Amino acid sequence: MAISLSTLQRLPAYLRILKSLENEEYVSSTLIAQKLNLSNIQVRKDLACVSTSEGKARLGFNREKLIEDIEAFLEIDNTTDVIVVGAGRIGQALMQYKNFENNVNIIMGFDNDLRKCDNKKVFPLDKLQSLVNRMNIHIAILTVPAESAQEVCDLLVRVGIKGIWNFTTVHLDVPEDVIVKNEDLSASLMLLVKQLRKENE
Amino acid sequence: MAISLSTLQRLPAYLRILKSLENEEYVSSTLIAQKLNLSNIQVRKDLACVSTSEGKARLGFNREKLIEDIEAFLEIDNTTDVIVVGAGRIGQALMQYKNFENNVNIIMGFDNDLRKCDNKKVFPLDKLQSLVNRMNIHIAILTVPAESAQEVCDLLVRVGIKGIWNFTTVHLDVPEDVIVKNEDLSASLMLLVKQLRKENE
DNA sequence: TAGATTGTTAATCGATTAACAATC
DNA sequence: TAGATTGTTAATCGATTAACAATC
Repeated sequence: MAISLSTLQRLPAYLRILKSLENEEYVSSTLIAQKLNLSNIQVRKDLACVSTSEGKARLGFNREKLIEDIEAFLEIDNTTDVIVVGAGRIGQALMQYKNFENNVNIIMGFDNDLRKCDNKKVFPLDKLQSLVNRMNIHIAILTVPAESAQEVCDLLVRVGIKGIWNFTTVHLDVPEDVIVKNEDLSASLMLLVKQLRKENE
Repeated sequence: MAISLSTLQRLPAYLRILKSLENEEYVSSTLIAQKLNLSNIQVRKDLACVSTSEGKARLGFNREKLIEDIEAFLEIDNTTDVIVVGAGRIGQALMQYKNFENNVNIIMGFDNDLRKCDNKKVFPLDKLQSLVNRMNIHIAILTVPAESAQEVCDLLVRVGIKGIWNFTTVHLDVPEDVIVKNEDLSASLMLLVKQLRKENE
C-alpha cells in the first residue's frame, strides 16, 4: 500500500520528537501523539507504514531503530543537489540556510543580476542549461519576482527540472511529470491572520 | 455553515487567477478550475461559501464582484500589524519581503543581537512585553534558532501573542487558544525530494 | 433552440477515529 | 496478575466528485 501524503508529511515531526528524547530506549505512540497533538492511533498507523520491526506491547517502539527506519524511508542519507533560481533576499536567505536536512544540498544559484552568496556562486540564467545537465540537477527553488515566474518556470521545465519549490505568488503551469510545491508566504500569512480573526468572533 | 480550512486555503489562488484575467467581465468555475488543476465543482462549492451574489448560467461569475467578495471574506482591507522575532537571515528577508497582502504589515523585529533592517527597527527581547502591549500586537513570526524556539515561544505566549508563524524546526507547545502555523522549510524541501524520488520508482 | 454553466442533492472516496483482541 | 501498549478491523467523518434539474 502506498503511503499517503498526510502520513508522509507527519514523518519529519515524528523524527524530531524521537531525536529529542535522547534518554529513552523506548518511545510509545501515546507519548509522540501527546507531544504533537495527534491521536495515538494515527501515530501507530503512520509508523506501521515505515517501521520494519514491530513495537513492543507495554513499552512502545525502540527509539533508535525507529529513527533509523524513518530516516531510511525518507532516504535522508542520500543527498540530492538542488539550485536556487532568483537570488533576491528570499533566495539568498535560502542559499545560506543551515538547517536543511542532509538529503538536500543547495549547490548554486542563478540570477541575471550576479551576486555572491557566502561560498555559493550565482550564475546567469543562460548558464542554466549546461550546468543543470552537467550536474544532473532535477530540483529548483524558484524565488524570482512574480512577473517572470512563469517564464523562468518554463525555462526550468525545458532544461529538465522535475521538481519546483515555488516561492512566488504565481500558480505555475507545468507538464504532468513536474511536481510543484507551493510556498506562497503571502497567502500563508494572510490566512493565519484570517484564521485568528475567525477565532475571535 | 463554517468554511473548511481546505476551502479557505484555496481562496488566495482564486483571487490571483481572477486578478490576472483583467479583460474578462465574467469568469466561469470551469476556467478557474482548469488553471488550478481542480474540479469545476469544487471551485463552485468554494465560491458558494464566500460569494454574495449568484453566478450566471452560461456566463459564470462577475469577475470584479467576485474579487470583492473574496477580499471581503478574507478581510484583505483590514490591516493587522505583526512582528518578526529573530532577525537572522530568514527573519530579515521576511521583514523586507514586499509581497505580503495589504492585510498584513510587519512593523518591527526583535532580536538580542541588534541589527537594522531597511526602515524597520529591531528591538531587544526585553522590550517585547511593552511594545506588544502598546501596539496591540497578536501575531508573531518566529525565526529564532531551534535551541531557543520553545523558550521564546513561551515568552510570546506570556506577552499575549495568539498566532505564531513558526519557521523553526521545533514543534511548539502552546496553550489551546494560540494558533501555530508551521513553516518548516527543512521538512518541506526534504519531502519534495522524497516525493520526486518516489515518482521515479 | 442548443449548449454551457450554475447550484444542490446524493454518492464516493480517503483519512481519521473507535473498538478490541493479543501481548508483555 | 493488572494494566499499558500494540496492531488490525470496523465505523465515522469530512472532503471531493458525480449526477442532474434549472437557467440564460
